[in-house]
Amino acid sequence: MPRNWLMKSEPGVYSIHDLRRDGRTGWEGVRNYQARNFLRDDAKPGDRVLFYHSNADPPGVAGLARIGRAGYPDPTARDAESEYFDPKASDEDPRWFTVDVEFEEAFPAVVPLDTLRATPGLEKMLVINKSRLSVQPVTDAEYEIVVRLGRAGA
DNA sequence: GCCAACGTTGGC
DNA sequence: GCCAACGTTGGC
Repeated sequence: MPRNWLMKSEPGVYSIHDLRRDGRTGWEGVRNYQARNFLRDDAKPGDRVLFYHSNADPPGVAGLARIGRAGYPDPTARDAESEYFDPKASDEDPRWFTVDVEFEEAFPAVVPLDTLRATPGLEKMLVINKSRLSVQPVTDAEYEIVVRLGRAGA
């Protein structure tokens, strides 16, 4: 049974439209342990992803993606040229993990965070309460509600 | 640009 | 292991 995730990106850095162009991307640069654990241990190919635009106007869910490759060591952690370089990462202990994400669809309009907050059934979404977690699980019911809102252009 | 929330680091 | 200082996230 595929899981559902909400994954955040700043659209100025990497947006749903960049993912549509690229088709697939490595979700690099996650440097939070809780989010790292989800990527390393739980995200599997075929899992469904709500692509969330953070630090945006408005912030909200911009489209859909899926996990294309399960967790593997994040190469940027070992790359001294990368802004995500971590001197504590090593071959023996990669410390940080990434997944590959594939484009699914872009909504006609972003479903704003305000709308998520105001929609019955989404009260417990982590994005509303634990807003700083950049990779977070989403229930099937929540996922379906958000997809309906997104396809309706809400 | 501000700042609240919160995660991480490091001294003890 | 505690906790103060510090850094980052992300909404506004």
